[in-house]
Amino acid sequence: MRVRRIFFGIAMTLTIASWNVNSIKARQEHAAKFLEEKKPDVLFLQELKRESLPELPSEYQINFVGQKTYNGVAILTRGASAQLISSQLAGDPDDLQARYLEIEWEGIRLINIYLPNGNPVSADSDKFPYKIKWMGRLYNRLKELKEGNIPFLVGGDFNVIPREIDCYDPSAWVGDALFHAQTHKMWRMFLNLGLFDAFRILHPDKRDSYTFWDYQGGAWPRNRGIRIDHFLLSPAIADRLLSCSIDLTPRGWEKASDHTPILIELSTQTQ
DNA sequence: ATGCCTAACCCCGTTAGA
Repeated sequence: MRVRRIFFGIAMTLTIASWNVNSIKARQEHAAKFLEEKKPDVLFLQELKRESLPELPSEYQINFVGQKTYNGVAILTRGASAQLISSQLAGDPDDLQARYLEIEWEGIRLINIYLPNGNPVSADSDKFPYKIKWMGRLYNRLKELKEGNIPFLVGGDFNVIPREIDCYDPSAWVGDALFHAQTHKMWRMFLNLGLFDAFRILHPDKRDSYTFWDYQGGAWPRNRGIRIDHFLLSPAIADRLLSCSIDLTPRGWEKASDHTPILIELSTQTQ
């Protein structure tokens, strides 16, 4: 059992969760149920697929950027202290896809991303070049924050399978945009900046831990999944990491999203 | 093997997801 520092009888822990819900309209009840059961301090949502949000529990402040049919990300934070920094990733004013949200909350810069999938990887599609350019733009932004000594974390659906142990069958993913050599190079650049994959800090060699399972072919009951939803932490935040877990329960709910939530716990700054 | 799901939009088949 982990000993938590106690101050005035209150466990000084922040819980931050991230979940690609694959349409907030279809998953409104699931999102509300998750919030009620886990009571996170912060929830990142991706793939909302709407221009506006349905009703969600009122104790959360909501920052949201959306569009019709595709993409869409939101950050729900307890209280009313969140400050919007940006709802667009710098580096391409013509890119209007709703995939990026950056806020300041409780002394931490919180960045929620829905990173482009990138498939198909083929000469006649712009999707993979768009993904790699998007990752380069994200790198530039994270580098700025790092050099500014701003404590931050970036979480969400990265559409990156970092290593062989992060998928059920590596041979099936060779050449795919989620497992491509160029995608891996960009991922390594994030790490080389001095950022840490929260899950791998605490579970460096753990296998069979996934956040996404295809709807097809019985992938979920067979645990044929991939780990593509992540939290990357700047050093000061990594020092505060207490736990990182994948909540498998919502993937088993009726009419589930194909992703399930990932959660981290941080000790509070006063420790 | 782009397919044996799922969601959105609205064309009730096509596009996208991963």
